[in-house]
Amino acid sequence: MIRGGIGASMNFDGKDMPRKGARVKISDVSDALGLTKSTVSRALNHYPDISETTRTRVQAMADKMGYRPLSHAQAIRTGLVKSLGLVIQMGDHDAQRPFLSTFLAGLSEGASAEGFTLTIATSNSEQATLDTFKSMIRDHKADGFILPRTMVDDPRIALLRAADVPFVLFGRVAGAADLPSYDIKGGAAMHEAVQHLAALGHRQIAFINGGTQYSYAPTRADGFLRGMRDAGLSVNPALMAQDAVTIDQARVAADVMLAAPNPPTAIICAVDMAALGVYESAAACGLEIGDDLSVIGYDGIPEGAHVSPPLSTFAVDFKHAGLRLSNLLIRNIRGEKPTGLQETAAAQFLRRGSTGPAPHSQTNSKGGNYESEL
Amino acid sequence: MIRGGIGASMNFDGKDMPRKGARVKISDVSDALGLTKSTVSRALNHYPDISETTRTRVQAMADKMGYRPLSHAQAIRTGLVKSLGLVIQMGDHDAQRPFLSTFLAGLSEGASAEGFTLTIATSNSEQATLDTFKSMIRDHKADGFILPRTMVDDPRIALLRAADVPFVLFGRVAGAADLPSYDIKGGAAMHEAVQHLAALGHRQIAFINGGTQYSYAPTRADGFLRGMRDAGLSVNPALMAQDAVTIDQARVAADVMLAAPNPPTAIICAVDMAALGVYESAAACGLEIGDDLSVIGYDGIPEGAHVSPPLSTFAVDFKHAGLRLSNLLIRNIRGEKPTGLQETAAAQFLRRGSTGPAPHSQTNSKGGNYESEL
DNA sequence: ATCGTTTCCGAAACCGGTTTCGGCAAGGGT
DNA sequence: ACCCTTGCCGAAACCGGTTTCGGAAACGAT
Repeated sequence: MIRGGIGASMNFDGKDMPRKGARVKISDVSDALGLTKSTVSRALNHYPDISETTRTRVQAMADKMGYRPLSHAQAIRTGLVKSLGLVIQMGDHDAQRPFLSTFLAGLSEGASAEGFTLTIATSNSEQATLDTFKSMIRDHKADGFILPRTMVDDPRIALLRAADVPFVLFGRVAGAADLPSYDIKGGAAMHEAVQHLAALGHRQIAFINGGTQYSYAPTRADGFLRGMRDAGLSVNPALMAQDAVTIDQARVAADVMLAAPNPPTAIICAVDMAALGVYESAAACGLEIGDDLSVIGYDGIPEGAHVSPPLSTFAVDFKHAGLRLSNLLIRNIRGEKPTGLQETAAAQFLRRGSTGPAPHSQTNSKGGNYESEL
Repeated sequence: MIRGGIGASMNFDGKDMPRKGARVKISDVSDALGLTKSTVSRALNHYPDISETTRTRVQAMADKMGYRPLSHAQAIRTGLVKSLGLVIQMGDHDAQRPFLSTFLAGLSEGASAEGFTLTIATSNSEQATLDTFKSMIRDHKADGFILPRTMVDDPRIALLRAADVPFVLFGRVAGAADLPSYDIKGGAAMHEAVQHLAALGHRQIAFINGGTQYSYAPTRADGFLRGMRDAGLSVNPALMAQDAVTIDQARVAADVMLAAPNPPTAIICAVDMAALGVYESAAACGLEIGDDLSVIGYDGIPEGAHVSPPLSTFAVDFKHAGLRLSNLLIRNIRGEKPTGLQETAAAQFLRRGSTGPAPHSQTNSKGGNYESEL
């Protein structure tokens, strides 16, 4: 049987504008080469039973003709749709709003680098989130999932584990050492925050934690406590609060602390939003931030740089987080063992105007070297 | 040939947890019914040559067995991947950062209501955006695209038009009356802003526009000018600025205006971020916002409610926008004519503390009825 | 020269659906 | 009673790839 070598092979030029109907399929490539499509397929997928000569010949022709396999066509056989899933749970306190775009940028970049795309969905409640996961798994809309904002005893983990579908955690969670994860060392950051304040002479240091349902809360609280211990400071239970993730929630907590008999000279917040709430409380009390009261936040939201005085905080690189998370997930999808798919990164301390020497006390103003262990 | 009616048909229960390998395919359904898969397929897809009795019988069995067609399996034949594409261009001035999550929520909701998913990608430059579109089109990653932040003479439109792929604009653009679109009536909002300020006695009203490359800029400028004309006020060219989309850019523009011989008593900004820049400029000049200087923004960013005084602005419902956009796009994908796929919605004026009576002038304090025509 | 091994590719089945085509049986008209 | 629709479903091709299987040719060893 003689196959015509001519045919749909006139105008090759890779950087042409995409035109509908002009799609070149694998049989076009095989016909142009006088091979069968099975050979072309195996050549392109680096099967060992294809000689190096024909492999390069096939590759060259495929490139020349601008052939690109249809991912959903291969998916039907391979079972891989080449897509990463992300379910964003909205509602609760604006969630990751300020970072979402850069986070997505990182995820998208990491995904497309490996030929994957990003499939996202949103939900309004925890139940809706789980339902969304179920339907996405059932319909195989993604080969794996990224789980942002991990919680202690996260129901998503149980669901995905039972379904036996790959996923990666953004944030470590206790008792899940065998899962791929990426995390920012928030505990070390809180530790560093205490060191910084202690070096400035502060002794009454308060801590306003974030949502206790999130896995980061115990980690950051632990970092704070370790920092206090290492600095030789005693922890006043009245100067510790929880579940403050909005401005209002933190303002209320700070109001109580600042009205206490032994008010703090510095407040560390687990999230920047809470720090902004402390600003409001301080203003109401007539306290000057950075002078009468030092404040440290965490997250690095843009607003922090615009308030007065600018907020000292720990910047988290969400772009990089997304990049690493998608990479870890893809490697997990490809079969790598979860061990070795766990990474951490440090938050970067940004010393700005909201931290200063403790009032009414001589500081050992040594500038200080603030290192973060762990 | 006798097909066993037993087999993979033991545990049907729809709300079970998804288990790998337990997928029920169309042949399972047809076997259970003693039909062929072609009949089942046509029954499920409402082909006219299937009797109503068997159609309901098939539907019932499919539901009972929890059958869900694999979208990428049907895609290979139908050419539809049941996915909406969104390319987010980052970089320039944080872009739609504050609204991204709610916008995505709307898109996702509208998409999933019709069985579609959302495939997103990000890019850093206009060229990268176009390249991303090309590759997504080439690989058919989506059946259509949503174009946020349309620009005057938008290169994405030419690209998508040439590729003959469905898309919908967020924001109208001149000379594209035959394209599906959704838009917020920003011109009417600016008009209403002028009316509001005029009613408060202001006569020197400035206008700080956003990025002139965006299609909203001429629209809003036009609304402002019409408002001034309708209010019988003359426009001072020195009190009009452009391309202010960040706090810093707007601060610079406001600095110039407030130092001019005939300074404005009110400033209307095309975007909230610019309004926040005006706040900074006013503070530097010692002007009290809402008293010495009135300010109106547009967008309804959350920060606007927290500044002092709270910013009067026009709130845009981005959730609803996403909802409508995905609906319009899906209908366009399904073949509806672009005419009839064009919607607009009004921005809602939020009168807050940043607007007050004009200083040094008797106001006709009639509270005013602020309607928006067009 | 003979007989296994490799090396390398073609043929065909397969993945999970959709769509075209053709034919059988029931219904309708004369 | 006969023919012609019409309704309804089965058979098979098809979509664009991947993967298994088998065999021909080249190679190597005896």
